[in-house]
Amino acid sequence: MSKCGRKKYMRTNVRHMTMETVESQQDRSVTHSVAEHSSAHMQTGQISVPTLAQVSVAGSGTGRGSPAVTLVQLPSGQTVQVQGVIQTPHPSVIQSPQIQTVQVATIAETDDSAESEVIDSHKRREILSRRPSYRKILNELSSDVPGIPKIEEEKSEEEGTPPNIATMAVPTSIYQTSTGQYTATGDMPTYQIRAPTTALPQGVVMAASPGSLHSPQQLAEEATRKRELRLMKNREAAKECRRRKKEYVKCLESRVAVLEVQNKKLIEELETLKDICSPKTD
DNA sequence: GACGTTCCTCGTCACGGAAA
DNA sequence: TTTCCGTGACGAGGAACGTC
Repeated sequence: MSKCGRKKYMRTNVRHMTMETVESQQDRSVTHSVAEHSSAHMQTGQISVPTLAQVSVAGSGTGRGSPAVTLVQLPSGQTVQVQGVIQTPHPSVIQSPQIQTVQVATIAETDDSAESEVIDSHKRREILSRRPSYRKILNELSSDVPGIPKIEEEKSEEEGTPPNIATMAVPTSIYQTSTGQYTATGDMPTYQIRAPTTALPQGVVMAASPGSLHSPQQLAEEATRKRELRLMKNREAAKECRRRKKEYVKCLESRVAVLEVQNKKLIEELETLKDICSPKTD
């Protein structure tokens, strides 16, 4: 059944280190790639801007749903209000909650080295643990931006496996949950999962209540059964989590694409304004 | 074909937060 | 307080690829 039926050693000792290093590295890499992606274009814009005109975005126009108003300062000192091409600016990817978390973590890391060594690991874990789930992040984004689909509670049909039915061996005993049917069939007991375990309500009713168990053997069986159930649920949860993560990454990538288009349009708009405002040489 | 490397997927564990 | 859920981390296995 499991190809990883091993015990994890020294996990707790290593964890504090890996939590803050690997995770922040991962997050940084995401941030980095996204930021890099758009900053490349931003820089091309910034290079051309200072020589000719100062561009600033008016504070009143940056709110969601209201058109962005760009103040372009002309060489003559004259300021022109320009309504941007992008009517409803999308919230930046960099503003998403998990990025803020990374920023905090980064600050903590780049602080005074001696001080950072004595930073309480609990506090750092706290900082990192504030990272919301992918579902929350994406749903927040989707509430801001209509184009972004929400992550469904139920597993989507994209996986092609019609009803989510899995069959696998499980310790002997018959029990049934609200979403999964378990059947014991002698040597090869199987169960069927008809819905993702995320849909399982908390406190799933077990067939044999602990109070009815007396002998150590029964207790051991119950413990084994609970463990198998937990493993099965966690397995499904991990799958679901990975699916959401993929969806989240896809969402970020699509937003990068959108922002790149926006950036390109803004650069073109700026070029047009430059052409309009630049003094004729002939 | 053998091998090494890289990348991806999966199951499991550990942990924190939310819910009961 | 206990239980459950969501997710990062870890290691194993396998596929894909390049090199010899």
